[in-house]
Amino acid sequence: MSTAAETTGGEAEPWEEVTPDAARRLLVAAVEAFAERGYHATTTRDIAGRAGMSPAALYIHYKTKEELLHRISRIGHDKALDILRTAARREGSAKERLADAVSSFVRWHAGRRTTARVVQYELDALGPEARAEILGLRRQVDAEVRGIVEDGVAAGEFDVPDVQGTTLAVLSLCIDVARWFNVDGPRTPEAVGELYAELVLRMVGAG
Amino acid sequence: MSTAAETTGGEAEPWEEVTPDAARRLLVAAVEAFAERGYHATTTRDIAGRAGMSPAALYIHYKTKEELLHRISRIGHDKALDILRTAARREGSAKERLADAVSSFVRWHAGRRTTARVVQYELDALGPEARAEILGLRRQVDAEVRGIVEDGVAAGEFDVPDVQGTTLAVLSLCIDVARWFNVDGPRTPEAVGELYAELVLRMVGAG
DNA sequence: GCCGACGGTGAGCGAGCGCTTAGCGCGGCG
DNA sequence: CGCCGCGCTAAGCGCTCGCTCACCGTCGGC
Repeated sequence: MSTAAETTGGEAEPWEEVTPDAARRLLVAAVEAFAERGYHATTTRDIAGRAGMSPAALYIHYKTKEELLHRISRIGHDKALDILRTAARREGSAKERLADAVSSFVRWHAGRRTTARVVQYELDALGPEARAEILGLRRQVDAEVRGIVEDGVAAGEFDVPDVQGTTLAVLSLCIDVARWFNVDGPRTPEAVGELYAELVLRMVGAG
Repeated sequence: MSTAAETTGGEAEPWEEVTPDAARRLLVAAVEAFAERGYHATTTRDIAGRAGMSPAALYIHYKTKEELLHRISRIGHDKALDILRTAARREGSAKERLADAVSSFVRWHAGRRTTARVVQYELDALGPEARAEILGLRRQVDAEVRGIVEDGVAAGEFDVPDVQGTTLAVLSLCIDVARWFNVDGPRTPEAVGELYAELVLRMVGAG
C-alpha cells in the first residue's frame, strides 16, 4: 500500500525535480493527503505515514507543513503556466492556439486532478509572502490566455465584446474541472479537453 | 463589530427561517468564518466570538460543529435549487429560460458569495449521511439545467452535441464564480450574470 | 414575592495537533 | 577495523481543539 501516484500517466514523470528521494516521497504523500482532505484537515503524521516514515522525518526535509504546500503550489503553477505558454507560442491561428491551450490545460486538471486540486484550492492556506508569489504566477496564467484572445480579436477570428471577462470565464471553466472530475467517471481527460475546447471556441464566436 | 451579512442585499432576507435569534446569529457567524478560512480551519471559539457569545453557547443550539455546516449546506442548496426551478418553470423559450437560469444562478453565487463558497466547497467536510443528502440535491440541480438544454435541443433552438457534458460545463462555470468573485472588484453580480448568460447561450449554439 | 425553566457563562476535560530533541544504525573513508 | 556524519526514529513538549458540566441571572405564572 504505497504507490498510488502513477494512475493518470501522461507527460514527463512529475515531481522528478524534487530530490532526494525521501523528500519526493513526502511531497507526493502530501499532495494526495491535501487533495483528499484539504490542507488544514491533513496532519503531519498522516503525510509521514503515507510516505512510510515517522512524523519527525518530515522536518528533516521541510521546515514546516506550510513549506510543503508552498513547494507543491509553486511547482504546480510552474507546470500549468508552462502548458499554457507552449500552446500560446506555437505556430497557428488564434483559434488553433486557443483550442490547444484549453484542451491541454483541461487535460492537466483532469489527469493530474490531485495536484490541480491542491494548487487551485489551497492558496488561502499559504502565508502572505508565499501567497503573493503564487498570485504573481496566476497573473501570468491570465495574461497568456488573454493574449490569445486578443490576437484572435485583432485577426478578426473572434467576436468577443468583453475580452477580460471572457478570459476569466475560460480559465474559470478549466480550473473547475479539478473540483468535479472523477477518475472513475465516464469521461477521460482527453474527452473533456476536446469538449471544452469546442465550447470555448463557441464562447469566443469561432465555433 | 457585529453585522456584516447585509452587504450584498438582494432577494428576501436570508436565514430568516432559522430561529431563535441566537441560533441564527451563530449560523451567520459560521457562514462568514467557514467562507473566510474553511471549515476545518475555523474554531468553535471563533464562531461563538463573532456571534458575541461564549464558546459553550454554540452547543445549546447545535449538537456539533458539523451540524452547523450541514444546516448551512442544506438551506443553501435549497435556495440554489429554488432559483433554478423558478427560472426553468417560467414561461418563455428555452433560450430565455436558460439565460434567466444562468444569470440568476450567477447573481446568487456572486452576491451571496460567502454562503455559496461554503455550500459549494465544504461538501467533503460532511459525514457520509449528510453528504449523501446534499448530493441528492445536487442531482436535482443538474436535472433542472439539463431539462432546459434538452427542451432547447428538442425545439431546435440549441445545437448541442453532448447535452450532459455541456450541462456540466454550464453549472461548473456558474459555481466557480464563488471561488473568484471579489466584492471589491470591478464587476457587479448583475454584470457577471449578464455576461455569463451570453457566454452560455453561445455554448449551446443560440448566441 | 417566590419558583421553576430556560438561555447563557467560566472553567476545564481528554485528545490530537505541529514541531523538537536526544540518541541510534549504517555506509564510506582513512 | 574504527570512527564520523547523516538520515532517521521514539518520545514527548506546549498548545489548542471540540466539547462538557456545574452554576447563574432573568422573567412569566400563581
